Amino acid sequence: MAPRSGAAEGQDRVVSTPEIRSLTCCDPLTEAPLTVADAEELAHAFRALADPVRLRLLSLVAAADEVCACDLVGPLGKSQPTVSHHTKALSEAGLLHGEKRGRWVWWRVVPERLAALRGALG
Amino acid sequence: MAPRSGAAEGQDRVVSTPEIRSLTCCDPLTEAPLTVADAEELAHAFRALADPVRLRLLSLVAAADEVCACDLVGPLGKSQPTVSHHTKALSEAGLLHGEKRGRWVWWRVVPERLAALRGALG
DNA sequence: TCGATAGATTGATCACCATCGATCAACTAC
DNA sequence: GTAGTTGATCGATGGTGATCAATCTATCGA
Repeated sequence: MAPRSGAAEGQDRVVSTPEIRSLTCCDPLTEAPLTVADAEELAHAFRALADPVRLRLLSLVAAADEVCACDLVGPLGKSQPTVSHHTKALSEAGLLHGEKRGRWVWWRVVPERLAALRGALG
Repeated sequence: MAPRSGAAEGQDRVVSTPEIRSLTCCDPLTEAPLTVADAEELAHAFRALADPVRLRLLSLVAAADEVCACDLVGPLGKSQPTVSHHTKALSEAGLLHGEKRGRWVWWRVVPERLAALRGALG
């Protein structure tokens, strides 16, 4: 099932959305009232964290540093299309970053994005 | 519109849900894979932050330390039932704490809860 | 007691999203 | 080439939530 990590058979290719939004968004919401634009940007990010399956997916990837997508379906207990749907959501929120190597996609967390959300909480 | 803060005409009464869940939940998701229960608990909290109106409401209260509910309808540009719906959601998530004094309800943020969510993000 | 106000609740509506089966595109191995 | 595998996409479905008008309860002033 799980190929070895780090193997690069083909040319590497980034598959996560480049994300137009800035990685670090918004001053701490405890300091000054958020603008409507900042609130929508932040809400989009937190919506990605508002699902238990996505939170477990994120922690699985974070704990293992790098995880093949093929190794997520089993532990999460969800169908392959559902897992693909969630990786896409986390990637579009800037929280995950995927790289396709040969047949497999490898996922990593984006620690700067997590830090930015921590910062927005105060 | 806005009565003075701190005035205590009647007997104070807590209106926010006592919250059965613990205020501080879950180890950092970057350290070990979340359990299903912890993931659901965390997702519930982040769902409360996944709405731009609630984020602006939260930052309005945080910036002013204490805010009368009657002073939220105007700045948020939403109807009174909608604002009440959002304060209830934030209160049930443990992020806001309300106190009824006479005719008015005064809202405060719960900084420990914000800190707990920061901690869960790493 | 009566009228006015603050805020919660109800009911209805509309939009979004989590989920999965089926399918498609890309890649590997034979 | 063909067959098998990986992962994304499509279409359908069921559930959840954001919103507001109407209503209800509690409180205050006259």
